[in-house]
Amino acid sequence: MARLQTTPAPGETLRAHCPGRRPAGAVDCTSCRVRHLAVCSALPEAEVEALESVVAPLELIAGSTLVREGDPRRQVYTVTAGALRLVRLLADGRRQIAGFLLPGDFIGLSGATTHRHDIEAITDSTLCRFRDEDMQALRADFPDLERKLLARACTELDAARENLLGLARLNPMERLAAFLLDLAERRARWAGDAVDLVLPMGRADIGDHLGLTIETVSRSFTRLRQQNLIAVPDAHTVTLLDRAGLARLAHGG
Amino acid sequence: MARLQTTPAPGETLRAHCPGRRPAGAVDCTSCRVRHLAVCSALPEAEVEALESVVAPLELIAGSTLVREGDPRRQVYTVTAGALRLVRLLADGRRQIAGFLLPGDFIGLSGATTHRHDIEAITDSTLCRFRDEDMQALRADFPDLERKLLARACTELDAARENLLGLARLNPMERLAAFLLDLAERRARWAGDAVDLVLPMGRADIGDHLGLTIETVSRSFTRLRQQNLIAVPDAHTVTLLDRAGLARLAHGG
DNA sequence: CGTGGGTTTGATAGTACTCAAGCAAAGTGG
DNA sequence: CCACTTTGCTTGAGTACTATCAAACCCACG
Repeated sequence: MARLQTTPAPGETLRAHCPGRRPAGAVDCTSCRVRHLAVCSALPEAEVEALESVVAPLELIAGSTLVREGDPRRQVYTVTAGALRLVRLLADGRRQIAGFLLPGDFIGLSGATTHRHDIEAITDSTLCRFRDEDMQALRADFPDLERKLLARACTELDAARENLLGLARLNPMERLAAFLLDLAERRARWAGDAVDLVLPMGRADIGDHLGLTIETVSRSFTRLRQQNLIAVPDAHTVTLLDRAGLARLAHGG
Repeated sequence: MARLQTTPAPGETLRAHCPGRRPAGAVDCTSCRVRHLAVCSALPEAEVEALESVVAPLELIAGSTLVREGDPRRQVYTVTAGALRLVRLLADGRRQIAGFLLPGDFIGLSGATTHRHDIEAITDSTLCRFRDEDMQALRADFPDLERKLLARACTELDAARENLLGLARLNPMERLAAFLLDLAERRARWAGDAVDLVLPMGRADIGDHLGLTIETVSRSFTRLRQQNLIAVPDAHTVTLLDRAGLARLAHGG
């Protein structure tokens, strides 16, 4: 239940993740972090300033738990660096990862007053924290923000339903192809397109996200590799060799 | 592609579905329909009146298609009677039903400008239609509405993620148990609790929703019946004999 | 050099899918 | 009104695929 938490070289970490966004002369990177949220939502300047006034930075070390299922939902967060997982457990221990949180993602978009998932840091991560009261006030002052949040929620909803299709009707290789393309697309939105895709999570996390065992995940990687759709220089790096081919798999063509 | 559409005895149909909500003396049931939306969102009277001024009723016969995947999203709807399905198809014909729309549900909550699913009427259904422009205007006038929509979107998101867990980690019998409990709960919210649960959809729809074949769905019904968790007086009616037992299954206990 | 976590590979078994047949209820036409 | 067809559900037998169990492997670390 302990909230493991550390504050390692905040400026350093973030500069790497906010290329070109760090305001000149800023001492720490708080402003940069808020801008992440702002840019992601395309908010006007006035709201960005209002948001900056209520933000609090937060650093998580790998493996630490941000919230547990059932915890009251008192804060909203945005991820600025690192990677987290949304975890649900069944009574008998079966695990499912509803999604991964990457830079630019929100935490706390939920109608419920309690969290429905454990949220755990996969790697060292940095977040922006907004107290719920502050958010309420801001949302009242800036109707635009409300609209952006709604749009974001709808995007998440579409993504979740897309995942439903995959879990219901794709075989393991197809699921993995869809997952890799999804990761690549989300990454490209923030860090630009790149040949190599970094997987912050291990095979167990991928398996629990795709509804497969680690063995099946591993075999699916192997088969994608054998078909020259991907290369796997190391277990946490994937090169997408044939995106069209992967997309064909992912869409059942 | 034709929009099958009919207008059968609107008052009759709706009266049955809006018990106690039909304003005395109303000629048709438009107002009743809007109140469905209003009640569902718990909006104040002023907004209900504003909504009523822009609503248009719509009747769909069983099997007709309301929207197709890719259609531009120009209207918002609420379901007041009947049942519809959200359908996605893979290139090779594999089908998935992302969800069922029952009275009180919204259609058109999406960030995208086009629909991501086919929406088809399972049974004869009645909807309220709001033009997107009218909704935009209303949302500007009534910030409350925006908030309600956000809350609704979040609820949908939670539900979709709940389904993810089921598809990823539950076996067929457990999935069916979870599905039946979900249907019962949604029904109870509008029509009150009842012993018998009516399934508007056929086995094929249930299978495509749960990621199973019709044969497996049928066998799962049989097994639930054999364990005295349910009774099945006819194929479209289920009696929940042991909700605790069903819940235990659905949550992996 | 040994240890341990995470990944890959191999052999086996169980579950859900596929194919096929049987059944009941509802619709159709003589 | 009764054969005939159609449609949707259920049941049965065999197969394929993924989970399970087990072992080897690899690299980082002490």
